[in-house]
Amino acid sequence: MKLVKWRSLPAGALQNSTTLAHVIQSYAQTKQLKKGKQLHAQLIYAGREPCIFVFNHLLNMYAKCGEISHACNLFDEMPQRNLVSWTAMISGFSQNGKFQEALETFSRMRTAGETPNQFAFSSAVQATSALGLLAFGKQIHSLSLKLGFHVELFVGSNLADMYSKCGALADACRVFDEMPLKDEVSWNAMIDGYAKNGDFCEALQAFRKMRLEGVAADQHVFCSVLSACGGLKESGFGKSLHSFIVKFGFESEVFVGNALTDMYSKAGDMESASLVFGIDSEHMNVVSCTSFINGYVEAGEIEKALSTFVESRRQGIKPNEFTYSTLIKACASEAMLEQGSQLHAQVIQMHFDDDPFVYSVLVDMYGKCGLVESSIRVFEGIDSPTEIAWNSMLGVFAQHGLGKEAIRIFDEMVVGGMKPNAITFVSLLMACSHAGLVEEGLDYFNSMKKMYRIEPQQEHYSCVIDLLGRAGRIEEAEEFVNKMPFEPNAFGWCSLLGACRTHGDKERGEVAAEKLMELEPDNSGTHVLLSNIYASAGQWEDVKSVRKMMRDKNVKKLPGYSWVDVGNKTHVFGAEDWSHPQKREIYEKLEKISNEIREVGYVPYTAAISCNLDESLKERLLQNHSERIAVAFALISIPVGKPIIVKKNLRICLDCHYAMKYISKVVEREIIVRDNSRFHHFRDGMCSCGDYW
DNA sequence: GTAGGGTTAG
Repeated sequence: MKLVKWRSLPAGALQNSTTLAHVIQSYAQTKQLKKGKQLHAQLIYAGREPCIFVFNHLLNMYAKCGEISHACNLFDEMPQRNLVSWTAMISGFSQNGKFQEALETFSRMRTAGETPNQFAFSSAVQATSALGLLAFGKQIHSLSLKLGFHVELFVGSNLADMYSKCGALADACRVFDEMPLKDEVSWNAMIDGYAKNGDFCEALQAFRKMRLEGVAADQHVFCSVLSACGGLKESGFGKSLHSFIVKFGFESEVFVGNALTDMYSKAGDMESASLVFGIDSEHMNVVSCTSFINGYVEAGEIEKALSTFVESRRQGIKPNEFTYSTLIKACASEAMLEQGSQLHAQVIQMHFDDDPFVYSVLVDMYGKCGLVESSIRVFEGIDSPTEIAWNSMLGVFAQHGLGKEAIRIFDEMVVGGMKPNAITFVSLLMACSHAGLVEEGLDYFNSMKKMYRIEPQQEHYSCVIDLLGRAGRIEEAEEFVNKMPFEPNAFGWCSLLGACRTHGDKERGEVAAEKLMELEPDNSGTHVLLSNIYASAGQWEDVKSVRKMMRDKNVKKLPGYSWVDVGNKTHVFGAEDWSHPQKREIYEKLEKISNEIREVGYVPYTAAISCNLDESLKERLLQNHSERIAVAFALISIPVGKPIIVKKNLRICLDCHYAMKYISKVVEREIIVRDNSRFHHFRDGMCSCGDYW
């Protein structure tokens, strides 16, 4: 298209529609809104009514320049409209993100008696796809089918894209197969569709077919294929693709570079990821940087993720919502309160706190760090929380055994018109289970299908087993297992086994243990639980045989350890672990507390040790459990007024739980212990779990 | 002689 400058317009050009149209079109293409407006004003000033052809160009110019409301006004004022005017409006709305309006215009056009052509169809399909309106998309599809436009290159590609974005891959395939002519865009609709729906192998397969049919890949295709490679978490094919990309000169394309970084990060190949741009590269941007950080997070290398973040900020890369949600998620998983709250402060400063992903993960992070109050505060500050945020809040209550609060938040959620999903019910049932709200839990389980049309899954059934088991209703739990439509998973059997251990049901415990050992032969927890059951029944011979089984299978008991954060540093303690530089002070504190709690009535619960040992030795072993050492260290290191939070990789032992209650009383501080199944808040001699866990 | 397509990260 020749670019015509306004100044060079020949005299009388305003009268000449063809020249005029060229000028307007060039303004549209180069997005020169100001000049377009000037020209429009000149036209009005000249007092000549433009013909429909020129009007259409003006519509298009305004739409392309983002002034969709101007286009709208003009469209309403036009003395007459034709198919092109309608189509320009539909695509204009679509391009400006106003998909609802685009579809309304499509309908109005039909009411006005215009028959859509391929242009109208492709814009309309785009809008349904953006809104995820599969049903409406199907209607448009059948209409295009009647008129024979469904096989047209653009319409077909858009339809395939619409179906795959809506997850209807079979329909996408059908449309795609009927197309007589396909280009790289059509192919990419399929490749990307497979990749986005998690069918990574099929995506790579489609890419191979495309190449076999002689269609050349462009940068979009490379991005989609790389995302499929990333999904496979394997960089072999991605690497060969990489050299292909370099050969065709696509490597310098920012999108492709980002996709490469992402692919390598997901495959855990952080070295190659860093080499795509080079960590010091000026081409490294916020997207590739976030992918990179996420790679470290996925690999569990949180320190490296954080230092990469700090380095990227130093280089002037401005983090966005994605960056923060990735980092905060990492802090949540590691319960790193200090770093997590620092990131929260930054999020507020940068006004990312209204992003749904960011606020949901903040709710989760504070919960996982033990600070329910902060979690609630974040949640209550959200304008209209998404389903994910509601689920996060519910999950926090569940982890902390706050059953009543969980039920309250669930009620609020439903009353507010939010639709609970399968995850909502997992949290709700867990909350009921941890709070001993058995009848409520059973009612909710039964309501899932009846009231909310959610088919209970494996995990929901497991929650019910847990619910009944914890409450000591082991017979009912067993009945429930027998009536289930499938065999319980490991979590289900483990719940039953745990319940049998707590309530001393040896026979059922053995059955559960047997099932568990089939499912997870290497799980040391199963063996330990079974051995504990025998120990509490005094069957030391059976304890020995379990131990022997573990030796034979080379199953190692997972060593228990506890950790405490002081400032930015994490201090880890094992049982009987005196390797800490401050061991003297810790030991003295521990002795002092032990004496104090005995004075106020603590008697060691030696039955918590399932070895046949001398009583005084058992007492000594209990006192030196990792959680006690960690608490002693926290008491001498964390200033009064700051919460004491101890994290533990196994479940807190019965005696430690008992002792913590006394400790919280004598030191007059709240102690929070996160074990591997929930939080315990010890305050003034009581635990938030009400001894029910 | 106007109007139409797909990309990277939670």
